[in-house]
Amino acid sequence: MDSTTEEKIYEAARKIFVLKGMEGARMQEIADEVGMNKALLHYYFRSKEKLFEAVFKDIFTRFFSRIRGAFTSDLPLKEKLIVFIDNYIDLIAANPYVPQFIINEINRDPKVLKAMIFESGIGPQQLLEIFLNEVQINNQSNLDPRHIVVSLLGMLVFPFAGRPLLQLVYFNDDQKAYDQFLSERKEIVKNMMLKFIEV
Amino acid sequence: MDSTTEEKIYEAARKIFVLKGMEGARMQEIADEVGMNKALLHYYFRSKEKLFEAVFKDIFTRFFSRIRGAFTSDLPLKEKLIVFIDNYIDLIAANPYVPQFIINEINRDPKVLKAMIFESGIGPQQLLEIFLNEVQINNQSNLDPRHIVVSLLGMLVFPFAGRPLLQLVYFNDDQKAYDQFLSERKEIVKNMMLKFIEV
DNA sequence: GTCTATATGGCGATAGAC
DNA sequence: GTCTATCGCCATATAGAC
Repeated sequence: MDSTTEEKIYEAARKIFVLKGMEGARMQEIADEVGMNKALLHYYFRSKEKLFEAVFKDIFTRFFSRIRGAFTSDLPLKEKLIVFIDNYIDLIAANPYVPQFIINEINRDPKVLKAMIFESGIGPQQLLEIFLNEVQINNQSNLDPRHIVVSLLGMLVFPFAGRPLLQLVYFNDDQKAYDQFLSERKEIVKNMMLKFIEV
Repeated sequence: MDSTTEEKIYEAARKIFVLKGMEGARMQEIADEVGMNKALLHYYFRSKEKLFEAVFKDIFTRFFSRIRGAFTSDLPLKEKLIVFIDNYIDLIAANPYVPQFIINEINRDPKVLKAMIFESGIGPQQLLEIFLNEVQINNQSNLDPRHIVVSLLGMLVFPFAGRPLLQLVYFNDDQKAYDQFLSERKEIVKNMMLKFIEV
Protein backbone atom coordinates (compact mmCIF):
# COMPACT_ATOMS: atom_id res chain seq x y z
CA MET A 1 0.00 0.00 0.00
CA ASP A 2 1.86 3.06 -1.23
CA SER A 3 -1.30 5.05 -1.81
CA THR A 4 -1.44 8.60 -0.53
CA THR A 5 -2.84 9.51 2.86
CA GLU A 6 -5.83 11.11 1.21
CA GLU A 7 -6.58 7.90 -0.65
CA LYS A 8 -6.23 5.83 2.49
CA ILE A 9 -8.63 8.11 4.35
CA TYR A 10 -11.05 7.90 1.46
CA GLU A 11 -11.01 4.11 1.41
CA ALA A 12 -11.53 3.89 5.15
CA ALA A 13 -14.40 6.37 4.98
CA ARG A 14 -15.98 4.36 2.21
CA LYS A 15 -15.88 1.20 4.28
CA ILE A 16 -17.27 2.77 7.46
CA PHE A 17 -19.94 4.87 5.78
CA VAL A 18 -21.29 1.91 3.82
CA LEU A 19 -21.50 -0.18 6.97
CA LYS A 20 -22.90 2.43 9.36
CA GLY A 21 -24.43 5.15 7.19
CA MET A 22 -23.84 8.88 7.48
CA GLU A 23 -25.39 9.21 10.93
CA GLY A 24 -24.05 5.98 12.38
CA ALA A 25 -20.45 6.54 11.27
CA ARG A 26 -17.94 8.29 13.56
CA MET A 27 -14.97 10.33 12.38
CA GLN A 28 -12.88 8.68 15.11
CA GLU A 29 -13.82 5.26 13.77
CA ILE A 30 -12.65 6.23 10.29
CA ALA A 31 -9.42 7.64 11.71
CA ASP A 32 -8.83 4.38 13.60
CA GLU A 33 -9.41 2.42 10.41
CA VAL A 34 -6.72 4.49 8.68
CA GLY A 35 -4.44 4.22 11.70
CA MET A 36 -3.98 7.96 11.84
CA ASN A 37 -5.27 11.01 13.62
CA LYS A 38 -8.78 12.33 13.48
CA ALA A 39 -7.62 15.87 12.64
CA LEU A 40 -6.22 14.61 9.36
CA LEU A 41 -9.67 13.83 8.07
CA HIS A 42 -10.56 17.49 8.43
CA TYR A 43 -7.27 18.54 6.88
CA TYR A 44 -8.04 16.64 3.65
CA PHE A 45 -11.84 16.88 3.65
CA ARG A 46 -13.08 19.98 5.47
CA SER A 47 -16.03 18.28 7.18
CA LYS A 48 -17.78 14.98 7.73
CA GLU A 49 -20.52 16.12 5.35
CA LYS A 50 -18.03 16.78 2.54
CA LEU A 51 -16.27 13.48 3.11
CA PHE A 52 -19.56 11.66 3.03
CA GLU A 53 -20.69 13.35 -0.16
CA ALA A 54 -17.48 12.45 -1.92
CA VAL A 55 -17.88 8.83 -0.89
CA PHE A 56 -21.56 8.63 -1.74
CA LYS A 57 -21.23 10.16 -5.19
CA ASP A 58 -18.39 7.83 -6.03
CA ILE A 59 -20.14 4.69 -4.83
CA PHE A 60 -23.37 5.60 -6.57
CA THR A 61 -21.67 6.31 -9.88
CA ARG A 62 -19.44 3.24 -9.82
CA PHE A 63 -22.28 0.97 -8.82
CA PHE A 64 -24.53 2.03 -11.64
CA SER A 65 -21.87 2.38 -14.29
CA ARG A 66 -21.01 -1.30 -13.82
CA ILE A 67 -24.51 -2.09 -14.97
CA ARG A 68 -24.35 -0.34 -18.30
CA GLY A 69 -22.21 -2.97 -19.99
CA ALA A 70 -24.97 -5.52 -20.04
CA PHE A 71 -27.28 -3.19 -21.95
CA THR A 72 -25.04 -1.71 -24.61
CA SER A 73 -24.57 -4.93 -26.54
CA ASP A 74 -26.51 -6.05 -29.61
CA LEU A 75 -27.97 -9.09 -27.91
CA PRO A 76 -31.73 -9.58 -27.83
CA LEU A 77 -33.55 -8.60 -24.66
CA LYS A 78 -33.58 -12.10 -23.22
CA GLU A 79 -29.83 -12.39 -23.51
CA LYS A 80 -29.36 -8.94 -22.08
CA LEU A 81 -31.48 -9.82 -19.09
CA ILE A 82 -29.42 -12.93 -18.49
CA VAL A 83 -26.16 -11.02 -18.65
CA PHE A 84 -27.55 -8.28 -16.45
CA ILE A 85 -28.79 -10.64 -13.76
CA ASP A 86 -25.47 -12.49 -13.65
CA ASN A 87 -23.48 -9.26 -13.43
CA TYR A 88 -25.72 -7.55 -10.95
CA ILE A 89 -25.87 -10.39 -8.46
CA ASP A 90 -22.09 -10.74 -8.61
CA LEU A 91 -21.80 -7.00 -8.03
CA ILE A 92 -24.10 -7.03 -5.01
CA ALA A 93 -22.48 -10.16 -3.62
CA ALA A 94 -19.13 -8.33 -3.71
CA ASN A 95 -20.72 -5.24 -2.12
CA PRO A 96 -23.61 -6.62 -0.10
CA TYR A 97 -24.22 -3.46 1.95
CA VAL A 98 -24.13 -0.99 -0.93
CA PRO A 99 -27.73 -1.22 -2.18
CA GLN A 100 -29.19 -0.66 1.25
CA PHE A 101 -26.69 2.10 1.89
CA ILE A 102 -27.83 3.88 -1.27
CA ILE A 103 -31.52 3.40 -0.50
CA ASN A 104 -31.03 4.70 3.04
CA GLU A 105 -29.17 7.81 2.11
CA ILE A 106 -31.47 8.84 -0.71
CA ASN A 107 -34.36 8.55 1.72
CA ARG A 108 -32.55 10.41 4.47
CA ASP A 109 -31.50 13.30 2.24
CA PRO A 110 -32.53 13.28 -1.43
CA LYS A 111 -30.73 16.59 -2.04
CA VAL A 112 -27.36 14.97 -2.78
CA LEU A 113 -28.96 12.55 -5.21
CA LYS A 114 -30.80 15.27 -7.08
CA ALA A 115 -27.70 17.44 -7.33
CA MET A 116 -25.73 14.46 -8.70
CA ILE A 117 -28.29 13.54 -11.29
CA PHE A 118 -28.65 17.04 -12.67
CA GLU A 119 -24.96 17.96 -12.51
CA SER A 120 -23.09 15.02 -13.97
CA GLY A 121 -23.14 14.64 -17.74
CA ILE A 122 -22.83 10.86 -17.61
CA GLY A 123 -24.96 10.41 -14.52
CA PRO A 124 -27.08 7.43 -13.55
CA GLN A 125 -30.07 8.95 -15.28
CA GLN A 126 -28.60 8.11 -18.66
CA LEU A 127 -27.61 4.65 -17.48
CA LEU A 128 -31.06 3.89 -16.27
CA GLU A 129 -32.59 5.32 -19.42
CA ILE A 130 -30.49 3.01 -21.52
CA PHE A 131 -31.88 0.11 -19.57
CA LEU A 132 -35.38 1.47 -19.89
CA ASN A 133 -35.22 2.06 -23.63
CA GLU A 134 -33.84 -1.39 -24.30
CA VAL A 135 -36.65 -2.98 -22.39
CA GLN A 136 -39.18 -0.72 -24.08
CA ILE A 137 -37.98 -1.53 -27.57
CA ASN A 138 -37.69 -5.27 -27.11
CA ASN A 139 -40.74 -5.69 -24.98
CA GLN A 140 -43.23 -7.88 -26.77
CA SER A 141 -46.00 -7.46 -24.27
CA ASN A 142 -47.41 -3.97 -23.85
CA LEU A 143 -46.23 -3.79 -20.28
CA ASP A 144 -44.76 -0.60 -18.85
CA PRO A 145 -41.01 -1.37 -18.87
CA ARG A 146 -40.61 0.42 -15.56
CA HIS A 147 -42.57 -2.33 -13.87
CA ILE A 148 -40.16 -4.86 -15.31
CA VAL A 149 -37.16 -2.93 -14.04
CA VAL A 150 -38.62 -2.39 -10.58
CA SER A 151 -39.61 -6.04 -10.23
CA LEU A 152 -36.20 -7.17 -11.37
CA LEU A 153 -34.29 -4.88 -9.02
CA GLY A 154 -36.57 -5.75 -6.12
CA MET A 155 -35.99 -9.45 -6.59
CA LEU A 156 -32.25 -8.92 -6.74
CA VAL A 157 -31.80 -6.44 -3.91
CA PHE A 158 -34.26 -7.69 -1.32
CA PRO A 159 -32.51 -10.96 -0.40
CA PHE A 160 -29.41 -8.91 0.48
CA ALA A 161 -31.12 -6.01 2.24
CA GLY A 162 -33.43 -8.27 4.23
CA ARG A 163 -30.79 -10.84 4.99
CA PRO A 164 -30.74 -10.66 8.80
CA LEU A 165 -34.47 -11.25 9.00
CA LEU A 166 -34.70 -13.82 6.23
CA GLN A 167 -31.68 -15.78 7.38
CA LEU A 168 -33.04 -15.90 10.91
CA VAL A 169 -36.60 -16.99 10.18
CA TYR A 170 -36.05 -19.18 7.14
CA PHE A 171 -32.58 -20.63 7.71
CA ASN A 172 -32.22 -20.86 11.50
CA ASP A 173 -29.57 -18.15 11.22
CA ASP A 174 -27.35 -20.55 9.26
CA GLN A 175 -24.96 -18.35 7.29
CA LYS A 176 -23.73 -21.03 4.90
CA ALA A 177 -27.25 -22.13 4.08
CA TYR A 178 -28.16 -18.56 3.26
CA ASP A 179 -25.12 -18.15 1.02
CA GLN A 180 -26.24 -21.26 -0.80
CA PHE A 181 -29.70 -19.75 -1.15
CA LEU A 182 -28.19 -16.57 -2.62
CA SER A 183 -26.12 -18.54 -5.11
CA GLU A 184 -29.29 -20.18 -6.42
CA ARG A 185 -30.96 -16.86 -7.06
CA LYS A 186 -29.39 -16.12 -10.43
CA GLU A 187 -31.22 -18.99 -12.07
CA ILE A 188 -34.42 -18.33 -10.17
CA VAL A 189 -34.60 -14.71 -11.19
CA LYS A 190 -33.63 -15.45 -14.79
CA ASN A 191 -36.37 -18.04 -14.95
CA MET A 192 -38.91 -15.71 -13.47
CA MET A 193 -38.05 -12.76 -15.68
CA LEU A 194 -38.07 -14.80 -18.87
CA LYS A 195 -41.46 -16.28 -18.08
CA PHE A 196 -42.68 -12.79 -17.46
CA ILE A 197 -41.31 -11.25 -20.64
CA GLU A 198 -42.78 -13.92 -22.87
CA VAL A 199 -46.08 -13.05 -24.53
CA MET B 1 -57.57 13.14 21.74
CA ASP B 2 -58.15 12.15 25.34
CA SER B 3 -55.42 9.54 25.31
CA THR B 4 -52.97 9.47 28.18
CA THR B 5 -49.66 11.29 28.10
CA GLU B 6 -47.83 7.99 27.86
CA GLU B 7 -49.85 7.07 24.78
CA LYS B 8 -49.24 10.44 23.17
CA ILE B 9 -45.52 10.10 23.73
CA TYR B 10 -45.61 6.62 22.30
CA GLU B 11 -47.42 7.74 19.14
CA ALA B 12 -45.02 10.62 18.60
CA ALA B 13 -42.02 8.35 19.11
CA ARG B 14 -43.46 5.89 16.64
CA LYS B 15 -43.80 8.57 14.01
CA ILE B 16 -40.33 10.06 14.48
CA PHE B 17 -38.51 6.73 14.82
CA VAL B 18 -40.08 5.35 11.65
CA LEU B 19 -39.10 8.45 9.70
CA LYS B 20 -35.59 8.95 11.07
CA GLY B 21 -34.54 5.62 12.55
CA MET B 22 -33.05 5.05 16.00
CA GLU B 23 -29.88 7.03 15.33
CA GLY B 24 -31.45 9.82 13.33
CA ALA B 25 -34.25 10.49 15.81
CA ARG B 26 -33.84 13.06 18.61
CA MET B 27 -35.59 12.91 21.97
CA GLN B 28 -36.18 16.67 21.69
CA GLU B 29 -37.89 16.14 18.33
CA ILE B 30 -40.24 13.57 19.84
CA ALA B 31 -40.99 15.90 22.75
CA ASP B 32 -41.79 18.71 20.31
CA GLU B 33 -44.11 16.39 18.42
CA VAL B 34 -45.99 15.66 21.66
CA GLY B 35 -45.93 19.34 22.62
CA MET B 36 -44.44 18.54 26.01
CA ASN B 37 -41.14 18.44 27.78
CA LYS B 38 -38.21 16.21 27.01
CA ALA B 39 -37.89 15.06 30.61
CA LEU B 40 -41.30 13.44 30.39
CA LEU B 41 -40.05 10.94 27.87
CA HIS B 42 -37.56 9.72 30.43
CA TYR B 43 -40.20 9.71 33.14
CA TYR B 44 -42.38 7.28 31.20
CA PHE B 45 -39.72 5.33 29.31
CA ARG B 46 -36.40 5.33 31.20
CA SER B 47 -34.20 5.79 28.12
CA LYS B 48 -34.20 6.38 24.39
CA GLU B 49 -33.17 2.76 23.91
CA LYS B 50 -36.18 1.46 25.89
CA LEU B 51 -38.56 3.75 24.06
CA PHE B 52 -37.21 2.62 20.74
CA GLU B 53 -37.46 -1.05 21.59
CA ALA B 54 -41.09 -0.67 22.66
CA VAL B 55 -41.88 1.06 19.37
CA PHE B 56 -39.94 -1.37 17.21
CA LYS B 57 -41.41 -4.50 18.73
CA ASP B 58 -44.91 -3.15 18.38
CA ILE B 59 -44.48 -2.08 14.76
CA PHE B 60 -42.83 -5.33 13.79
CA THR B 61 -45.52 -7.47 15.41
CA ARG B 62 -48.43 -5.43 14.06
CA PHE B 63 -46.99 -5.32 10.58
CA PHE B 64 -46.52 -9.05 10.29
CA SER B 65 -49.63 -10.09 12.12
CA ARG B 66 -51.71 -8.24 9.53
CA ILE B 67 -50.31 -10.62 6.95
CA ARG B 68 -51.43 -13.83 8.56
CA GLY B 69 -55.07 -13.47 7.61
CA ALA B 70 -54.41 -14.08 3.94
CA PHE B 71 -52.79 -17.43 4.65
CA THR B 72 -55.06 -19.02 7.21
CA SER B 73 -57.98 -19.46 4.84
CA ASP B 74 -58.92 -22.58 2.88
CA LEU B 75 -58.42 -20.95 -0.50
CA PRO B 76 -56.05 -22.51 -3.04
CA LEU B 77 -52.56 -21.01 -3.30
CA LYS B 78 -53.43 -18.78 -6.24
CA GLU B 79 -56.28 -17.16 -4.37
CA LYS B 80 -54.17 -16.78 -1.26
CA LEU B 81 -51.48 -15.03 -3.27
CA ILE B 82 -54.01 -12.62 -4.70
CA VAL B 83 -55.43 -11.79 -1.29
CA PHE B 84 -51.97 -11.43 0.15
CA ILE B 85 -50.73 -9.08 -2.57
CA ASP B 86 -53.80 -6.87 -2.26
CA ASN B 87 -53.54 -6.70 1.51
CA TYR B 88 -49.81 -6.21 1.64
CA ILE B 89 -49.67 -3.36 -0.86
CA ASP B 90 -52.49 -1.60 0.95
CA LEU B 91 -50.62 -2.09 4.20
CA ILE B 92 -47.36 -0.67 2.85
CA ALA B 93 -49.17 2.18 1.12
CA ALA B 94 -50.66 3.17 4.48
CA ASN B 95 -47.22 2.82 6.15
CA PRO B 96 -44.76 3.53 3.36
CA TYR B 97 -41.71 4.01 5.59
CA VAL B 98 -42.22 0.94 7.75
CA PRO B 99 -40.56 -1.74 5.60
CA GLN B 100 -37.38 0.25 5.16
CA PHE B 101 -37.43 1.13 8.84
CA ILE B 102 -37.59 -2.55 9.75
CA ILE B 103 -34.86 -3.51 7.28
CA ASN B 104 -32.60 -0.75 8.58
CA GLU B 105 -32.94 -1.59 12.21
CA ILE B 106 -32.47 -5.32 11.82
CA ASN B 107 -29.27 -4.58 9.94
CA ARG B 108 -28.09 -2.01 12.45
CA ASP B 109 -28.71 -4.21 15.45
CA PRO B 110 -30.08 -7.73 14.96
CA LYS B 111 -30.11 -8.35 18.74
CA VAL B 112 -33.56 -6.86 19.27
CA LEU B 113 -34.98 -8.91 16.42
CA LYS B 114 -33.49 -12.14 17.70
CA ALA B 115 -34.73 -11.51 21.22
CA MET B 116 -38.22 -10.83 19.87
CA ILE B 117 -38.37 -13.91 17.73
CA PHE B 118 -37.26 -16.26 20.47
CA GLU B 119 -39.26 -14.67 23.28
CA SER B 120 -42.73 -14.15 21.91
CA GLY B 121 -44.99 -17.20 21.58
CA ILE B 122 -46.90 -15.74 18.65
CA GLY B 123 -43.93 -14.06 16.99
CA PRO B 124 -43.34 -13.39 13.34
CA GLN B 125 -41.51 -16.68 13.01
CA GLN B 126 -44.78 -18.56 13.24
CA LEU B 127 -46.45 -16.13 10.89
CA LEU B 128 -43.77 -16.56 8.28
CA GLU B 129 -43.78 -20.30 8.72
CA ILE B 130 -47.47 -20.40 8.04
CA PHE B 131 -46.83 -18.60 4.79
CA LEU B 132 -43.95 -20.89 3.98
CA ASN B 133 -45.87 -24.11 4.66
CA GLU B 134 -48.82 -22.98 2.61
CA VAL B 135 -46.60 -22.28 -0.34
CA GLN B 136 -44.75 -25.54 0.14
CA ILE B 137 -47.89 -27.63 0.21
CA ASN B 138 -49.62 -25.98 -2.72
CA ASN B 139 -46.52 -25.54 -4.82
CA GLN B 140 -46.87 -27.55 -7.98
CA SER B 141 -43.35 -26.92 -9.25
CA ASN B 142 -40.49 -28.25 -7.15
CA LEU B 143 -39.23 -24.78 -6.44
CA ASP B 144 -37.93 -23.83 -2.99
CA PRO B 145 -40.87 -21.86 -1.56
CA ARG B 146 -38.46 -19.45 0.08
CA HIS B 147 -37.48 -18.16 -3.33
CA ILE B 148 -41.11 -17.47 -4.06
CA VAL B 149 -41.55 -15.58 -0.82
CA VAL B 150 -38.36 -13.55 -1.25
CA SER B 151 -39.20 -12.64 -4.84
CA LEU B 152 -42.70 -11.64 -3.87
CA LEU B 153 -41.63 -9.47 -0.96
CA GLY B 154 -38.87 -7.88 -3.01
CA MET B 155 -41.26 -6.90 -5.76
CA LEU B 156 -43.67 -5.42 -3.23
CA VAL B 157 -41.22 -3.58 -0.97
CA PHE B 158 -38.69 -2.21 -3.44
CA PRO B 159 -40.92 0.33 -5.19
CA PHE B 160 -41.59 1.92 -1.80
CA ALA B 161 -38.07 1.74 -0.38
CA GLY B 162 -36.46 2.96 -3.59
CA ARG B 163 -39.07 5.59 -4.24
CA PRO B 164 -36.89 8.74 -4.15
CA LEU B 165 -34.51 7.30 -6.74
CA LEU B 166 -37.12 5.66 -8.93
CA GLN B 167 -39.46 8.62 -8.90
CA LEU B 168 -36.64 10.95 -9.84
CA VAL B 169 -35.11 9.00 -12.71
CA TYR B 170 -38.20 7.35 -14.15
CA PHE B 171 -40.94 9.91 -13.44
CA ASN B 172 -39.22 13.29 -13.49
CA ASP B 173 -39.90 13.51 -9.78
CA ASP B 174 -43.63 13.62 -10.49
CA GLN B 175 -45.33 12.47 -7.30
CA LYS B 176 -48.76 11.85 -8.79
CA ALA B 177 -47.32 9.83 -11.65
CA TYR B 178 -45.47 7.66 -9.17
CA ASP B 179 -48.60 7.14 -7.10
CA GLN B 180 -50.32 5.98 -10.26
CA PHE B 181 -47.42 3.61 -10.91
CA LEU B 182 -47.76 2.16 -7.42
CA SER B 183 -51.50 1.67 -7.85
CA GLU B 184 -50.82 -0.44 -10.94
CA ARG B 185 -48.48 -2.74 -9.09
CA LYS B 186 -51.07 -5.00 -7.53
CA GLU B 187 -52.09 -6.39 -10.90
CA ILE B 188 -48.52 -6.53 -12.18
CA VAL B 189 -47.27 -8.54 -9.24
CA LYS B 190 -50.29 -10.85 -9.24
CA ASN B 191 -49.71 -11.51 -12.90
CA MET B 192 -46.06 -12.19 -12.43
CA MET B 193 -46.47 -14.47 -9.45
CA LEU B 194 -49.23 -16.52 -11.08
CA LYS B 195 -47.17 -17.03 -14.21
CA PHE B 196 -44.31 -18.15 -12.01
CA ILE B 197 -46.31 -20.57 -9.90
CA GLU B 198 -47.82 -22.35 -12.87
CA VAL B 199 -46.06 -25.52 -13.95
C1' DG C 1 1.55 16.83 6.78
C1' DT C 2 0.77 14.99 11.14
C1' DC C 3 0.23 15.33 15.76
C1' DT C 4 -1.84 16.95 20.73
C1' DA C 5 -4.87 19.74 22.97
C1' DT C 6 -8.91 22.16 23.22
C1' DA C 7 -12.93 24.66 21.77
C1' DT C 8 -17.85 24.30 20.72
C1' DG C 9 -22.17 22.46 20.47
C1' DG C 10 -25.63 18.97 20.92
C1' DC C 11 -27.76 15.14 23.01
C1' DG C 12 -29.30 11.82 26.57
C1' DA C 13 -30.17 11.76 31.12
C1' DT C 14 -31.02 13.42 35.95
C1' DA C 15 -32.08 16.62 39.98
C1' DG C 16 -35.22 19.10 42.10
C1' DA C 17 -38.93 22.78 42.39
C1' DC C 18 -43.87 22.98 41.97
C1' DG D 1 -46.98 14.41 36.57
C1' DT D 2 -44.83 18.15 34.52
C1' DC D 3 -41.68 21.60 34.38
C1' DT D 4 -36.78 24.24 34.43
C1' DA D 5 -32.12 23.87 34.95
C1' DT D 6 -28.11 21.49 34.53
C1' DC D 7 -24.84 17.68 34.39
C1' DG D 8 -21.80 14.75 31.77
C1' DC D 9 -20.50 12.90 27.71
C1' DC D 10 -19.37 12.43 23.13
C1' DA D 11 -18.74 14.11 18.37
C1' DT D 12 -17.34 17.52 15.04
C1' DA D 13 -14.25 20.85 14.27
C1' DT D 14 -10.23 24.03 15.05
C1' DA D 15 -5.72 25.94 16.97
C1' DG D 16 -1.25 25.55 17.16
C1' DA D 17 3.20 22.93 18.11
C1' DC D 18 6.50 20.13 15.56
